[in-house]
Amino acid sequence: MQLNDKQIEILAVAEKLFAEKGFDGTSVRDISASAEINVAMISYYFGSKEKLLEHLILVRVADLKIQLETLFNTNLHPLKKIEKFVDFCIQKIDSNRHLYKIMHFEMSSQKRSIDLESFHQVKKENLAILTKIIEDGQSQNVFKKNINIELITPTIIGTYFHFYINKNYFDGILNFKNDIEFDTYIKNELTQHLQLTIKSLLINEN
Amino acid sequence: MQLNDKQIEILAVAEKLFAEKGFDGTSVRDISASAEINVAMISYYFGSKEKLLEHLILVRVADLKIQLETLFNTNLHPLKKIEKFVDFCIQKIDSNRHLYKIMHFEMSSQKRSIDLESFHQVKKENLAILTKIIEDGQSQNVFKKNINIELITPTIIGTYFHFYINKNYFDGILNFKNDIEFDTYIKNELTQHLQLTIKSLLINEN
DNA sequence: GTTTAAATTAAACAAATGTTTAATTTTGCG
DNA sequence: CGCAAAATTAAACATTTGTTTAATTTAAAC
Repeated sequence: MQLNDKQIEILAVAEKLFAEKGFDGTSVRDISASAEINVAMISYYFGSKEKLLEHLILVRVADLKIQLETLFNTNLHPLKKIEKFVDFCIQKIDSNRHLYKIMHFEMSSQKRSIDLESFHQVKKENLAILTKIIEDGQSQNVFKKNINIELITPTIIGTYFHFYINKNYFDGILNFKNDIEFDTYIKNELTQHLQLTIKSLLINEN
Repeated sequence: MQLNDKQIEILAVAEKLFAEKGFDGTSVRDISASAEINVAMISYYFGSKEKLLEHLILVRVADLKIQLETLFNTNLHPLKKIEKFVDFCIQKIDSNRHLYKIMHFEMSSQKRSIDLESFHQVKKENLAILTKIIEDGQSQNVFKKNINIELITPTIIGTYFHFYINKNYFDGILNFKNDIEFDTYIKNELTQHLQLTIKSLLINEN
């Protein structure tokens, strides 16, 4: 799909507003005002508000395509690969906060039935690579057997997201003074916590 | 606050619809139709749609109050206490799915500013008890030092929630045939995965 | 410069929204 | 019963919603 500058701008504005106020909480006039265009342009370019959302998801998910293959093929120690995998997941979702938030809402909404196939596809590819890494580590006797691989990524993404969504609460108990401190905590402590958590799970026999 | 049967019914219906379609995606007429009452009754009893939401959260959060104190005071092994803590968290959130989903949306919405203080209070009480359990285990040399206690609960709740929100995706890759299988997986595999994850994190020196 | 298509606009549209009104019915109590 | 308060109703309300229209401006091609 070919998008001109105006269309790209509209998508960017819509993404921000949808993430902030939800799809139903955002009117086409909100979008047109923020993007400084006429309301009719939304229908003109995308057909409808709903199709605008579909376009947004389609475009953004296409950008999510992974450069993860290389990770499996390097000669790193399995534990190092896991560290990198966690780091990669958090970075990816962190730089696509808005999209993920929208998807989060829309996925669990029984109102619209947007096509999530391509999004699921990205997830499946990620899972396949993680599976390779873990099986590799198992055959080297670094990791234990009987690992529920499917639940690793939910733990990483879920922890990140729960932290992100509950920003207000954690601002309170961890005394963040501004958004930068919050972001820094994610980049350092949260990432480290998850790396440690997943590594512990993989190596610890009990 | 004293609620009569009609009010309770309205709250129940609203909770279900808000969770399914979001607050903005649910109209007062949707609610009145489902609850089989006149639209005006919502304003009559609660003042407005927004106040209805506030009432809902207030009432439900009051029910969340914890019976967790006993957990710390028993003579169980620290690891057993952790298992029970994880189990308790998942059960609690699982039986309050709808409320948590709504809170999730509302917390991260920049549209409304509902009072989340009581909700945060419940979280803080939970955190205090978990802290006791862990410090107890540390002084018994069962758990290692330097544990980021604040990120334990996010991992539990976040993993659960990410799994729950992505039901469609996991239905696909784990071949659930119906909702019961999905629920059973949460009760067994997911709970077990989280117990193992948290226990590994707490005991594993590296 | 003329022509044709694309982009942009203000206005209008019908439908849906949350809320209020004013009238009616139901309830509980003496 | 009689009466006052509470509950319930249908209708009306003013906005806001997403979308379309028809007219105008801009841009590109010949």
